[in-house]
Amino acid sequence: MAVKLSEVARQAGVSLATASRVLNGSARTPAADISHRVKAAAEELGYVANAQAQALARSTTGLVGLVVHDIADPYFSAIAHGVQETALHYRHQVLLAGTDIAGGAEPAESAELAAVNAFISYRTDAIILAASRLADEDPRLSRALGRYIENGGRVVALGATAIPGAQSLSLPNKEGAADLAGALLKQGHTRFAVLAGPLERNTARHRVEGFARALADAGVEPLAVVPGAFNSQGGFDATLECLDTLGITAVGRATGNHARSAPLCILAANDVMALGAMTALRSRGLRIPRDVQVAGFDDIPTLRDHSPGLTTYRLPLEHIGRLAAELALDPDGKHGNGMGGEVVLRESAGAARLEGA
Amino acid sequence: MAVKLSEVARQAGVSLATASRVLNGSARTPAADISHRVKAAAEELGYVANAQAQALARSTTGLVGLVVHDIADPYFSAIAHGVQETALHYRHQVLLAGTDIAGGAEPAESAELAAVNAFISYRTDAIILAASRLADEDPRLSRALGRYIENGGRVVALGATAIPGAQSLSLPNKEGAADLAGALLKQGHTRFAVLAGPLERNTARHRVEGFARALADAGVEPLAVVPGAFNSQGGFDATLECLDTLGITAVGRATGNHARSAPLCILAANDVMALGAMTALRSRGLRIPRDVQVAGFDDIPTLRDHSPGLTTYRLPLEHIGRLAAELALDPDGKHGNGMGGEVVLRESAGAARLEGA
DNA sequence: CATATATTGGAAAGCGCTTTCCAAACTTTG
DNA sequence: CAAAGTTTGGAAAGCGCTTTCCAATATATG
Repeated sequence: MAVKLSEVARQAGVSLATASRVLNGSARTPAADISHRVKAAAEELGYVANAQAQALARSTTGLVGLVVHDIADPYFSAIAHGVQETALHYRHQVLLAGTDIAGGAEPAESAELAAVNAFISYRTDAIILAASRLADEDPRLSRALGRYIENGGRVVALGATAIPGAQSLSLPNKEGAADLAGALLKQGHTRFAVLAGPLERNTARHRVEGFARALADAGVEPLAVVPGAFNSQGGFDATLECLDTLGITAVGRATGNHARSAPLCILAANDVMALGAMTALRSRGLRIPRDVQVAGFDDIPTLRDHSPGLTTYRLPLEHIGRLAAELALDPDGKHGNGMGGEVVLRESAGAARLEGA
Repeated sequence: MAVKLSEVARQAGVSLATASRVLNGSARTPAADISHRVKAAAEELGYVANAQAQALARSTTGLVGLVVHDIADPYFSAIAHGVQETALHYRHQVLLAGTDIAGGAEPAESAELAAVNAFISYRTDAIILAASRLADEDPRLSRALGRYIENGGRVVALGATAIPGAQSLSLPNKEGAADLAGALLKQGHTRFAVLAGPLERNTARHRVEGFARALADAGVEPLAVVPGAFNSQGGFDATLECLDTLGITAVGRATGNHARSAPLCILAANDVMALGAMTALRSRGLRIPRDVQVAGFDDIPTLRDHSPGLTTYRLPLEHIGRLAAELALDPDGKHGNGMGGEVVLRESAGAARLEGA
């Protein structure tokens, strides 16, 4: 239906080969006058190359697949933004899939497997796995990706992965969490609760391990470790559970026993959960940071407009996205595959040195 | 490189045609035993259909293009989430492009035109334009999309569009803004400032028009209308400018002339700007809603965890994404193309009835 | 000026599928 | 049981490009 190269060639009075060489970047460049004629014909007819046909002929698609967990989560959308940027730079289009959406082809398939299979079917030049890896990879996923890699596909995972042949961009989840907890300890905190998120996901587990290690090193035991969903609601729910378990209430605060203990410090496995936690605290009439303190992880860009500012560990998310895409798209690029971060103390926790309990 | 259908066919001892019929949904279904043999062979070899080749042969790609402004903006990521959901339901993959990223093929091309051309090149079955339309459409865009539509492509734009042949999902920007301003007037507000955003974008302009109309109907004139960028920083900057122009300072408040006028109410063209505005107010030591009030537009999901709660006009963003995708992907679907919203009063503005100035 | 060497445009063979015909093998029916 | 109808599998023609050869022409060399 659309105008095709053969029509352009006919209109310009040249062969298909020549037209192709003029319009779609070949090593050989036809003479100037011919070239001009072809371009004019293409312009006049409104020719747009069929990327599918080109993909078939060139056996490279110019596509890169990105699988996130939830594109509406600022963590993933920041990464996606970075991926897009670099993809554009390498003249690639990005195919997006979210694993939080049900309904793969076969019901037994996990959403991630379905997404990866779709990408493989489209023969994307590379696949970026931004959704957190599981403690146990689905063997079907590994097999599918293994074959994909053998066939020349490139796979980049965020965080260490057991998928054979995949590159991984390591994130300082454990170290960052330890640093963050360490910084808080240094500010005098001793009473911690951890909103652990989904422990089957490496991201959550590593962060929790980092928190735990730093606390253990200081001889501190967390008062509670509550697993939950990796989103705002998860943080909210886990926080309420936590408050109930520990018997923390605003009334208790209001009736103010002056010798009361130092405020609880909630360590959330990510910022989104931390924000949910703050909402839960407010719903119970608890003040932040006075009554309870909160820290997150990631430093998602939207934190900028939250008050009180959330103490967190900064990951350069957009840059991570760019780097992942570079790793995926630049076959012989020289780039480290490590990533630095830093503790960011804001008002929500550890901003002021705590007085002794 | 990857295993292809012909290999599966050979392994199963059948023809290409039969293998194709078994594996890739055809009207004709080969006999059970043959079918079983083919499936076994495919499974054993790890066959994954080449979607590019299928696209070429079937002349339909199973792709839908989504162009947003900034995928990291909660407004767009919420819409993208909805689009993805419906796309998956229709067994389509989504190709994502963001117009906030520079670097199209030709420098003269706008990012949106570049994205659309890329989608057309990939022969996506449909294109969803989520980024706000401009007051004046780029004629090259209209031409390209017009041709695309003639060739059987479907185009859905969010908000009215001048692109011939495109469907549009109309959003209650003007009405919603008028309703919101009306609700605020009803609460006793009289002193308004408008953070207008980029007036060349219909979304911003329509909302500002809605605000203006409601105010005019009540005989109120806004104290300031400040254009700016459609993001947090834009809201921040515009707010500071506004405060300086109107001479509003925390000191003025602190020195408390009791007969001072009612608090200024800032109407932002969207929530993200409103959040930036609140940050700006805080940076000047102004309290919300006591000293200055703020209202936004959209009710982005992340508002959930902001405090004070932002008064806004709710647009069902995710649903809008789903509907847009449905419009794009369901050729003979029966669905309205209008969208309702509602005023949501929270603490940031109009929550309590203002006392007379 | 004849021969060797670049340069250039075109014919045709794929890239991996789908789908239209066809012919062969079965079923039905009078 | 023959004639007509119905399934079923396969051969082959595309889908719209790229790219390898080739042949033809233009340029450089002794």
